[in-house]
Amino acid sequence: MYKINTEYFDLKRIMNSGQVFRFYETEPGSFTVYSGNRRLELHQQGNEVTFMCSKVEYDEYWESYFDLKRDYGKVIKLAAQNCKGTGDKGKLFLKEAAAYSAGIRILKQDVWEMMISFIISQQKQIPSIRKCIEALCERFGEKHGDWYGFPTAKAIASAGPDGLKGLSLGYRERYIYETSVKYLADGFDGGSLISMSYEDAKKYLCTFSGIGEKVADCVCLFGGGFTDAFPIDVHIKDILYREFLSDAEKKKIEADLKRRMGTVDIPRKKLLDSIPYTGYQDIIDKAFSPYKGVRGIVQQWVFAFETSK
DNA sequence: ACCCAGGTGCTGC
DNA sequence: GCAGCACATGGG
Repeated sequence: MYKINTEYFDLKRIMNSGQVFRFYETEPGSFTVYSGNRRLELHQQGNEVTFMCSKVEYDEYWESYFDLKRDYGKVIKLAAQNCKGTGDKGKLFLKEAAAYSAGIRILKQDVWEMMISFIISQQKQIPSIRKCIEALCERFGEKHGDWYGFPTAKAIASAGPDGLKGLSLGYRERYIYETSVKYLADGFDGGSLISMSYEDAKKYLCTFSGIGEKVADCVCLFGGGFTDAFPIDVHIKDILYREFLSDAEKKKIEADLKRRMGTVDIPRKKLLDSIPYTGYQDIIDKAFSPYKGVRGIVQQWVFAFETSK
């Protein structure tokens, strides 16, 4: 085992932040995390964290996995500075989110695992995502005694297009199969994503079946180490609309929509979908400009805070 | 019965 | 570009 003492590190918050799915609390303060064909047990008491692995394995994998070389205190100070004073609604929200989420780290997970995990994540709730991923691991993953590794592209592809039936994957079955086949055909190595620019990485990921802008950004942020990526999902849309648009802007959008639809009450989803993806990107560019380079960290803060309520 | 979930692909303007 | 819809499955 290997012990470290560190600030701004909270395993429970990380587990519940929505960026990782195979991460479990086995008893209070004890956790097990799976990544690819690895498994790690950890214990935390305050700032003291014990990694149940050799120092070598810590150095070559887990230190980077947990982003332990980054100074998160710096980002937190930046937020404190930026949100000081002001009665600004968005900044107030950000301040609360930062306070709640201090201790979250952006994990550097296996890129292939992120591709498949976030293809599965679409139109699903997190508990259901976890179940699907575990079922996938049990069927196609390498067996290590009483647990399974994450399946390779080859294992999934060679089972054929019907090999994924019975795992509650729904329409994502086809995406997962096709993505596995293309991953092999391209001879792509997930690890090489890190050597690409963020723009190129995102563009390339979007050529896979079932991967659009949002999933590509999740893969970039949680697997590629691109900390400026900012995945926009339904929760983020809600936050951006609610906290980062002025009352005047909201009134205008709602009035326009009512004129077009003619109805009195407009479902929240319809309202949020009336703003194009680029519209949300504009809001982000403005509201999060002080965090250039680490916007993804802030994205996780607000996402985790929002979904904890 | 209905609505929603860490969206994407396809169609038609 | 952008709006509208279909796409499975499980849970409130």
